[in-house]
Amino acid sequence: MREVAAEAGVSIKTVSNVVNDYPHVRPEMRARVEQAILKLGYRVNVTARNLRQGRTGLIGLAVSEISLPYFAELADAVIRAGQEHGVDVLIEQTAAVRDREIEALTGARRQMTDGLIFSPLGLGSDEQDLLEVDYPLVLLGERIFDAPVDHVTMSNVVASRAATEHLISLGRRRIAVLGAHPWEQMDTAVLRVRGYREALDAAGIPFDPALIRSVKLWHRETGARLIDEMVSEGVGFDAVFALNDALSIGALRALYLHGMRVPEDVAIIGFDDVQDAAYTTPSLSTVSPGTAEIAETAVTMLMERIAGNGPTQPRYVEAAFQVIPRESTLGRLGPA
Amino acid sequence: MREVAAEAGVSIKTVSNVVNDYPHVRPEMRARVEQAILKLGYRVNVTARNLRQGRTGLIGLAVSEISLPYFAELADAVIRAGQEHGVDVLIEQTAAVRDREIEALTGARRQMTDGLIFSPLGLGSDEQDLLEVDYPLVLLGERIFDAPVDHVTMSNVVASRAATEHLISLGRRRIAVLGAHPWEQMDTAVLRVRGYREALDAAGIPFDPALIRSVKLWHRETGARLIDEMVSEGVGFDAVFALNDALSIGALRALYLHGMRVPEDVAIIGFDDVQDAAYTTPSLSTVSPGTAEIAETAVTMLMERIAGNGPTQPRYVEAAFQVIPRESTLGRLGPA
DNA sequence: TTGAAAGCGCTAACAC
DNA sequence: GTGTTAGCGCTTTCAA
Repeated sequence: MREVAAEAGVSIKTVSNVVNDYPHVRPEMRARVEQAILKLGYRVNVTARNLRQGRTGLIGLAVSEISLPYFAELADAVIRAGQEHGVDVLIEQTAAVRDREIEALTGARRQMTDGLIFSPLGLGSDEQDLLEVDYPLVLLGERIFDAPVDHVTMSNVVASRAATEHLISLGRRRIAVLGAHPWEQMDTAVLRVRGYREALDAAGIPFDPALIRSVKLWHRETGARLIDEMVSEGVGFDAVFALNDALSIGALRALYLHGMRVPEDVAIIGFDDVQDAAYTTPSLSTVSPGTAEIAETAVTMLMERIAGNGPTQPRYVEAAFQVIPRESTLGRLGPA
Repeated sequence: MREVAAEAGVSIKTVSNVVNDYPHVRPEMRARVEQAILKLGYRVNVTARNLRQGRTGLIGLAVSEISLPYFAELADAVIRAGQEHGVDVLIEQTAAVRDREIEALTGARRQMTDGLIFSPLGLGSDEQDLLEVDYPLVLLGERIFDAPVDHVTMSNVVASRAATEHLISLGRRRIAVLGAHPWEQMDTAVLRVRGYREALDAAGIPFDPALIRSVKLWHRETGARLIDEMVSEGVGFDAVFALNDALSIGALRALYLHGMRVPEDVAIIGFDDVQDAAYTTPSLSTVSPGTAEIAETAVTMLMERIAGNGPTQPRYVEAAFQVIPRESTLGRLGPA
């Protein structure tokens, strides 16, 4: 910058002004400086600017695993939203393990970022004090904590009630749930099971605990395993509500291996509307949670907090959802 | 740091020495400083350190789209490998568009990172001069450029020859290829098609250009579209070699919609061994490209370049591959 | 083995 | 409108 100033015959401050688009610079000066910048191939040193401004231009995104399609798609959306706001995104993987989530919340990386978007899965709902951090934070998921933190989520109860109602409207009565967390007091799984029960109650369908299958991690393989268990236990069911699409993809595979036809014998609906859900055989009915909207909202909120002009009160936003019926509940839809 | 020095009654330099594990510090001093650090809750300011050292502790990873399962899994592996080396990973999406790849190569973000791992897809093989950059760079993919840059890839020709031979060994003769790039002089697609032709030639199977289906982007939907095209053109085929798994997942779906049985009527094999490939119906035969090995090698090479202790010559490494036969070529394998 | 002082490249405050 | 100066928090000479 000093060299540029010398080349242009102005002070270092003027160069800074030009680089930062400070309005009160004479066009002539500006032109001269820009010339010099071009000639010398000058580029501002971001690190120095950050040091001076106490900002890094980076925000963190902490999720369990980026290789899970839902989080990959979320990361994509967050990176795009960040771009709009002029920040880059540093992704951290927690594997949904409590200690690694705490590390994400308190570790050295928090110093490299101006704020964090965090999807907590391993933290207990009694550990809210961990969320009282001294940097801007936005949580993804239901307000399971009492901590005064911004939350962005979707209407889990209403959405899963709608998904269950879709199955009921098709005449299904024995609807299994995959991925429940009965050991949790409050989390996404709990809320989605609540929506399921509401739908059952409204339709006058008796609740059978044997149909509620629990597993902590919502992966393809655990979805398959839960189906295997039900089959070997001899639990009868004519529909499956998987609490996310990875579970439902695993379930689909297991049902096929057990010779059960989808949807003739068993209808199945998932949650998340990952891209793969449209390409399974049969294609997967699911709930679209408005991932892009969630990402944009979260980034916008975080940027407001970073700029220091958010409201005093923590905010709570629910993105719109949509039930997407496909072949796994409706049957063969014919050539695309 | 100044406060810590004051608290411990030592100079700021001693604090720095302690923080950086400089060996020649008297245990007594060290203890006193550590006490003060604990008491004051001090943490080094990474930005300041970076400014001083000219390092950022960040490496870039530029891929087309993180929401494509292969790149999501690659990113996962690179983040893990980076962790081993004490660096974080900044992911950039180029959408395989030339201008965005150039932006990734030359943009402002290159200033926030110490080096870049880059998977070029949009750049022409005649634009090697763009790769003559002044920072550490490792390319993912074949050495399609003459630029003196480290490359990490897999044995595309040999691997796709092996995949094709697998189909041939099953008695298939009319093997379609999905995702060719006939307009390219040299890229991954060209190499994989070369392996295909080698296998055909070795088996004495005539080459039919009508079976080579071209599409730039290897997505699920383009895979489906290519199958649709072949069917509507009346091109007969008894096997499909999709140049990646996304294409093969799309193809699988399209074949189903056209009422063609897999593998009875059409066997199909993909490339990448993404996690989903094991969960489709039927499960997808594919080629495992050693993604973890590629990621680790690339990060290690990059870190060597950053440290300035790599060889003068550019390196070229090929990861080991493995053909993974599943139901889409072998037929129903029975319950897991 | 430790301390003092300079300076990484930039922006903010203030003076001109 | 533009220049001067101080200093962000750290590491790195160099001297003690």
